[in-house]
Amino acid sequence: MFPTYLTPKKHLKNATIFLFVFKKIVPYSFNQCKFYSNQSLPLPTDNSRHAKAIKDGSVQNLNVANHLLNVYGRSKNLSHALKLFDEMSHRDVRTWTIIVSTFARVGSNMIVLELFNDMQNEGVKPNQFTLSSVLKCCSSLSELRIGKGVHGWILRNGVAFDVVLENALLDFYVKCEDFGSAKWLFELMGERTSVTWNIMIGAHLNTGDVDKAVDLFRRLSFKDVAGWNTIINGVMRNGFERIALKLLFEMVKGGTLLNEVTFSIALVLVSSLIDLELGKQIHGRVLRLGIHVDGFIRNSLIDMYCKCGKMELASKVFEKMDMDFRREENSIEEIISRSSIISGLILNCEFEDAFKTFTSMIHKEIEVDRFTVTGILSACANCGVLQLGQQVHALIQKIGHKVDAYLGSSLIDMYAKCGNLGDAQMIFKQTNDKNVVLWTSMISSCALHGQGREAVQLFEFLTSEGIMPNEVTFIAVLTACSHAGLVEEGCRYFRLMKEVYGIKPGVEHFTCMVDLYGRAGQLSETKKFIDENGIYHMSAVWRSFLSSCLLHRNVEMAEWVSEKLLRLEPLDAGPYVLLSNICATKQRWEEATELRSLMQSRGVKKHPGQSWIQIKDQVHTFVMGDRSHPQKDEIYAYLDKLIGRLREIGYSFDAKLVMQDVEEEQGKMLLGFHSEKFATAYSIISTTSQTPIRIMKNL
DNA sequence: CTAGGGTTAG
Repeated sequence: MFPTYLTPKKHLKNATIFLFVFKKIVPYSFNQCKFYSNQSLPLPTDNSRHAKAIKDGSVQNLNVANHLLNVYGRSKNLSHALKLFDEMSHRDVRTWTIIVSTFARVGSNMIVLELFNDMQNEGVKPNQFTLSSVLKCCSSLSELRIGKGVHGWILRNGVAFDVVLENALLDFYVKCEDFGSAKWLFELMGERTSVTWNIMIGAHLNTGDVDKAVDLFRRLSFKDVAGWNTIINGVMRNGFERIALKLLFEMVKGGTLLNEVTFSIALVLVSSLIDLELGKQIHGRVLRLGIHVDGFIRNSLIDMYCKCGKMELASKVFEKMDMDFRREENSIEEIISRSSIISGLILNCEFEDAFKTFTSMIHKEIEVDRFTVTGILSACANCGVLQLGQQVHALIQKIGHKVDAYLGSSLIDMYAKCGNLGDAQMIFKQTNDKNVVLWTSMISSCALHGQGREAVQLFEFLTSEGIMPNEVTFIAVLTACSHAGLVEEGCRYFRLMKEVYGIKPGVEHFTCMVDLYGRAGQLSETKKFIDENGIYHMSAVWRSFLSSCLLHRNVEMAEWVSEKLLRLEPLDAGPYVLLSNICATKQRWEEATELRSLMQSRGVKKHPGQSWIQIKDQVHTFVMGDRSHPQKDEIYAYLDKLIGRLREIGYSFDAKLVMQDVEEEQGKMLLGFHSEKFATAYSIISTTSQTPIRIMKNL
């Protein structure tokens, strides 16, 4: 259906009209977005110890400097640590170990590898600590080659192997999924600690072998906190939340002391179970233990409240943190927490607040990282605010964020949903590491714009690149087929999904198929499909069927489908209104009235259709039969003229089967006053003829 | 060894 293109009129020459559907209306007024400028951080003049050491010259002493470096490193004060490190005239192994572990701690893996190189160039021989840190970086980056190089280097240089280093190496092989080397190393190890076993359990959990992991864990004679944490976290990540919860209770009962990692995992568990009461209990425990000062814990708390839909509680935790961290504005903890708050707002559909928080971050010159930006772009996509989305895109380029698969996908989605398929395609071409999600975003975008052939072609490219399509990819390609009338292709992909990729079709896939047949007008085929697949209980399927019946003006079928839907979804307004309209046109007044009173007694409410447009920095929202706009007279006058012209060239209104509340509309001219038409008319009279018109709507 | 925030979906 989209984009809808209206025949060009004299007035509309060169302008295109788009209609897009969005999740939520956002009457958002745009502030002028001031961009973040890369200002350098203030010098550490406030750190008295450092200042004193510079003053009395003791900073030249290696021990003093190393100590200071360690303090900066542990407080994650990267800029100061790096500055001190650069200024040091002498550096020893400890210096390098501190700086390497500082960057390893915050996950700046590339910097760690660079430092490792520099260290060797300066002729300093790495010790076990440095090597362990470097190996950890290799596993985070999945850099099997570099890690193997480090392993070779260790062997060549005769660095003594101890359990700690061996464990680090084992973990590296496990994380890089080189299970052959991992097994070989494990068997060679002379000493195995609980850490060794925990790594092996983690390996099973990461490959999805939950049974094996739990079995191995049960047989451990000594279960330490990390072991418990590993198993609980891993079982949860594999989707067995309830078992994870059981294990957590078992851990508490068994008397193992919980650490901050346990609490963090427990809070994530609560978020995925959406168990607010348990979350509050854990919060209480956290406060009693005094570990609420931990950045990880706080953020897990914020995130837990967001996921449970309690934004006020999340903000409370955040504000408390804001007070404590006021002295370190750009601390990693603060950035992460802000990002969590923003994604929480987006999750709870509070887009306007999300935008406000985001702009306030920019005004305060607080660093916005990739996570925040990704969330904001997704919000822009969801409510169709192209201008803000474009500014965010510019911001990304200004800060110099690498466009990874996450960012790329959200940019593509944003541009496509805001009507710029071309820009979406450009982002797709420019993104280097394309994963399934990125491909799927592009396919969905084509589908949204009715470009069925392109979507199919993209799908073929994707499989030829050796990427495994997932269930969402199939939803995208099936939608594309149904919107473009590619019935045969759609059926082929549906079979391909089941037979070649072994994906069990879900409600969405069935709905796509019903839509595919239905839109193409093959209504009896649709019925057959529903029968064959035994999907009578899926209301989404019937809803799609119903709209196809209306599209092809099949009143009998529409009536039959409506009754089915009515039974499945007694709270859905659509079938009531439709059925009563059908009854009314057939003069079956009693039935029509009955349906209306049934609807009222069940408290079924119809969502009002709304459309909105953005002109300059104003959002104009319209509802059906709207008379509240300050320029209503001009809008009505122009609309009359436009509709008159449309009639002249043969356009007729079909009022029979449109879902409308007749009572509400009594006395109004029915179809001339859809909210989209107001938006269109207003757009035409208030912009030049070259300006594209983008209309957002909620239904 | 174990913990936190991000993308696609009629």
